[in-house]
Amino acid sequence: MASADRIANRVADRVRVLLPMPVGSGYDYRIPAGMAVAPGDFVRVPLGPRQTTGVVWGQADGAVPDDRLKAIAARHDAPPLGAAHRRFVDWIAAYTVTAPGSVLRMVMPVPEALDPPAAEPGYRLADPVPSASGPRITPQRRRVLDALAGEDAVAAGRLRAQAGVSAAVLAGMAKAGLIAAAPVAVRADWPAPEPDRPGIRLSADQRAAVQTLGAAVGGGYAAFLLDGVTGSGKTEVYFEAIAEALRQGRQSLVLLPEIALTAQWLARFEQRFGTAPAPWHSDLTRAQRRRIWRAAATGAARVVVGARSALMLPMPALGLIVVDEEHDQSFKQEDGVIYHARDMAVVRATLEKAVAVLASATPALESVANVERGRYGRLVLPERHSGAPLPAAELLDLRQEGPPRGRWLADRLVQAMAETLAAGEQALLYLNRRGYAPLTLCRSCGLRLECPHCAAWLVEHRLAGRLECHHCGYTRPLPRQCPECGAEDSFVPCGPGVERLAEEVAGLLPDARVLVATSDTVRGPAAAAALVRDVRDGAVDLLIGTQILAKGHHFPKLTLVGVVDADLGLAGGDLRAAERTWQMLNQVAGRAGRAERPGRAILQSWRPDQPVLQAIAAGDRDGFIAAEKAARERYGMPPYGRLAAIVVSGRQAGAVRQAAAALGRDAPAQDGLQVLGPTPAPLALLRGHFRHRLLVKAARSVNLQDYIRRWLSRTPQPGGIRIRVDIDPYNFS
DNA sequence: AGCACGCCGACT
DNA sequence: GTCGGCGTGCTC
Repeated sequence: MASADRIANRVADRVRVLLPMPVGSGYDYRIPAGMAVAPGDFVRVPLGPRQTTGVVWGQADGAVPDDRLKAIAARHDAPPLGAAHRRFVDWIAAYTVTAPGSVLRMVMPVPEALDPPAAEPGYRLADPVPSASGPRITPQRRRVLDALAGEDAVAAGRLRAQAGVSAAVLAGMAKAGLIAAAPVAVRADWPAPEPDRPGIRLSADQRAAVQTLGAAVGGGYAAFLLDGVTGSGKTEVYFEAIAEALRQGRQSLVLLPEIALTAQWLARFEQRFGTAPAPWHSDLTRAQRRRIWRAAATGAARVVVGARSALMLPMPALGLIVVDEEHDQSFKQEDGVIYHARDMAVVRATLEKAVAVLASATPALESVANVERGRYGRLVLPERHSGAPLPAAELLDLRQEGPPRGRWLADRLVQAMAETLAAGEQALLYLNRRGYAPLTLCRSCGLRLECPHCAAWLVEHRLAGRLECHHCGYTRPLPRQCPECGAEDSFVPCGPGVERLAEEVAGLLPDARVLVATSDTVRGPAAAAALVRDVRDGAVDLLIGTQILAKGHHFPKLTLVGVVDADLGLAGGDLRAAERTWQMLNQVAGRAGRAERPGRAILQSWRPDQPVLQAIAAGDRDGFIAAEKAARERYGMPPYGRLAAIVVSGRQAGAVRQAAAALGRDAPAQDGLQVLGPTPAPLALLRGHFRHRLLVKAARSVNLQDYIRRWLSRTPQPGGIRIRVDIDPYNFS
């Protein structure tokens, strides 16, 4: 009996701790006497010569002998990671074929947040109060004493602002014994959005959707596709779901594709709920990150809005996850742990017994398929709530009415632009190409200027006065002399970029006030907000821009959208090319005419007969989806089949090719699954690393991850070679 | 991920 | 002769 107890204790006094790094599934640690730990606790543990923070994950593994076991150093004063979130971490790791520790690292990106914020310096009234004959009470000193009256202690910064005095006054008063230094605990709360402020009037369709969602919130797991054209009022609908979650005391998480461009979204949220939600995005300072992570993890932040990484935030009372613009590519994380935030959001909702809402005007085919399989409910908002019709899309055949060589805007488009501007309205030219020209070549020998580290052309950026690689960031000045043939000033730009369009427009419409909007010219939320303001105030007549203009903004006076090259997205062997083009064109066209003015969209194309463009011109959304689904089904492509990419990379071209070939030969045979390749990856050289790719294509019934784990574990990995698994790849370029 | 150990170029 | 480059390897 006694010995059995001892054995039980021996097992019980060690635990498994998951560490935020790619080392297997964690290590065992000894629980020191007097310390109580439970699964989910954040603990400080020794690791080699240093210490790190991990999370108690559960039962010890037991494989490591006692004498090698180290003891947990300390427990952090942070809310433990809940069981659902721990399962979420393990689920993503298994699904993406990565180490759970790599996933955990995304969950705890700010280690400082695991300790309560330090107290900040402050003051309280002195005790005892000096006698009336004591220090002189100047007006400044009086204001300080008034500000402190009835308070325990006030932070120095707030006290200075409140009393309108300098730090010197406070120091003098402390010295005179009028007040005393007293640290103030940093407040851990977050202003609570109010669900029951008067909302705006909803349409009948919106009310129906709100009712379905409201009934689902709090009733366990459910997922919905909220499907409505641009301007149909999806945001108002999910705002009401958030209101319901708030009433039930549960947290909500909203994922947006580009948090940098969401000033308008935040304004609408504040208007509805009286206060801003907690934001989570890459532009936060470290201190903000720390505060917001903790507010999410303690449950203090009731609503969090963020980019895809916000999905990893611990939220103990999560009741609702919204993925807005769910079709957006930016939800697919391409580096580190490769995951799709939209898909993982639904997984998280399942584990948390929460409601997931995926909203889009142009849903991903994956989501459409999930509706058809009965996995998601479908909520439809068929009309533009504002009553404005979607703009008519006109196809402009560049073969018939294209501009002369060296120009990119056809007469009909230019004419439409001139008319629009003359009417005091605004126009947008969309071209998803930054810089002046995508290709620069030597007139005398034909040399194309390429990146030395990537298999890609250098893009001329004339404003910045240099050439840039858009894949690795390499830059160089435009050479005067051709490095190949020695010719002087022989380089010519080929093809258009947004800068070149601006030049063309300046010649055609010299009076137009033009703004070029790309990630080069619009950096960060402040610049984005300024851009939105300038356009709304009418300080700009013509916007020329890339992707960043396609996201949801209301520009009431914008009535013309010109798509300079509607074929761009259709090039290449990307399985989602047509879908992406459809989504992008719909979104860009949806910018026009959102207020009382009707809009017009002109799509320039060399192949206007393509089904995607025909469907857009005809406004035949269902026709497009049906055609695209049929094609994917026929070839067993996602969402009707599974796909994974295995990317083999390294510095030496030969070694990479050999390793990829060996991997291909080693692929175990399995029914319903085929391994394609290896082939040089689309960008065969990226940042100085050569890349070869294998594609695994399987039926939906096959457990793709199991297969890949088996395969990779039986193939020895040579040195200098990196193998990455991309489940459900999106990037084929 | 860190941080060690470990073999080849320019300097106190 | 050392200082230091970052390539492989280990951390309960």
